Amino acid sequence: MDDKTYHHGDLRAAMIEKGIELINENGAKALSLRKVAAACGVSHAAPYSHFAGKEELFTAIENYITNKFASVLKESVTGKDASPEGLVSLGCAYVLFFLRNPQYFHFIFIHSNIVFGDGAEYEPFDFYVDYMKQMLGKMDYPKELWLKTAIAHWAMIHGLTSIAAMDDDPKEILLWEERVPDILSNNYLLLPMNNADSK
Amino acid sequence: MDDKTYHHGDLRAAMIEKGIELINENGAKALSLRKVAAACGVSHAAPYSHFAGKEELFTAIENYITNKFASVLKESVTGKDASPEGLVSLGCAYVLFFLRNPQYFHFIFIHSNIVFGDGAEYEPFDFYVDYMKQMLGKMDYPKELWLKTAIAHWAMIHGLTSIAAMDDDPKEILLWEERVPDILSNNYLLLPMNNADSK
DNA sequence: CCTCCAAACTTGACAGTGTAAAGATAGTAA
DNA sequence: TTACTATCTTTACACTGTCAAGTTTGGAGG
Repeated sequence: MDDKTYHHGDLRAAMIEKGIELINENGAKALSLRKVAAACGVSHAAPYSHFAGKEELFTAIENYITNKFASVLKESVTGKDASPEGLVSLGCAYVLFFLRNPQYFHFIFIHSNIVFGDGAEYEPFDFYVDYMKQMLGKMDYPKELWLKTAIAHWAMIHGLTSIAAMDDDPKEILLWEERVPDILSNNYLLLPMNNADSK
Repeated sequence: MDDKTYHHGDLRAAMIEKGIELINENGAKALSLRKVAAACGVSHAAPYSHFAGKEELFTAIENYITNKFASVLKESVTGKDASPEGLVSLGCAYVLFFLRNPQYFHFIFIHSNIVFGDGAEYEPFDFYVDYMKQMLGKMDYPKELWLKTAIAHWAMIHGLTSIAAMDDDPKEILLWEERVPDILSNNYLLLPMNNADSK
């Protein structure tokens, strides 16, 4: 905070915060360890007391953003019981978060080594799939299809996010803000279908 | 090919080919202009006679891969009329291409500035959406829902690809090779539903 | 209070990167 | 042969991540 020479105080936290600032200002691609260090008013090798290297700093930033993201997702369905309407809220929150912070999307899903799927622990993915399973459980939907359905649905959300987040034209952003809820609330894709009699 | 000193012959093509080789060997992240130049047996500044800079070289590599990808997609539905079965083939081809070449996925969808959506021209996206519109046209599906349905479906495919391509565990790859056709052939998500009476 | 240590930070160096400028080479057209 | 021009080399610079060695400083133990 103040201008002590040595012993910044909490350089680790400062690096993460300044890192996020720089991502918002100059984009995810232009981020470098040295720039973050400079933004913290510290020499280029100082971060090595707190991070093993660039990768570890970036992972820390990644976790920071992911936590924000996860809390936004949770907020979007607090109070609501697991329901199709809740799922629309959840899906919209997912897409809109990255639509409004495309730098974060690039940074997380491009830099990162995140592995989705069964074994891996990626909170937003797990939260989404859990919520959907919960919803499907309330309907009499064949249990053996829960996971597949949830994965397919999450994939759609994530794919929409990919398209939306790559557009940085402000007009297109507005278009997506309309289109996403529209698509998600169309029950022919959102809900498990009554003719799901296959298998 | 041979070891002429000056005048490589076709350095531009060689850079693209060697670039792809290096991506396959060392991953998309480790690719650099200088390494490609070295792999071509040429000085590090030689490429500047053929490319304005790194970005232009990478874009050329990107286009090369995208063309391969597009032709794989086309092959997967040649001879077949636009149909749900054809759509399964197309979707599987989409996911499996990147599942087996995850480096390409990282390189294209991470490095690139591709913009999907209406205005942009990204051949695989357009091809996919066109095919789906064609299919929906054969069924008596409300025309005003074509685009939305196609986008939603493509998003699912692309999202599945994202998950699948991030997994480099060989066991997981086999799992996805089973799971993808399974998910895609489940008509509750793949086909437009008969209770699509919304709007 | 003093001492001293370990954590935090700086400085300097190195290899690697992209890029630009200036010079060398060689194929080609006159 | 001569001259031109595209192609390639050489050299240089700024920037990157990382390491090693030195410097500062807060705080614990005497």
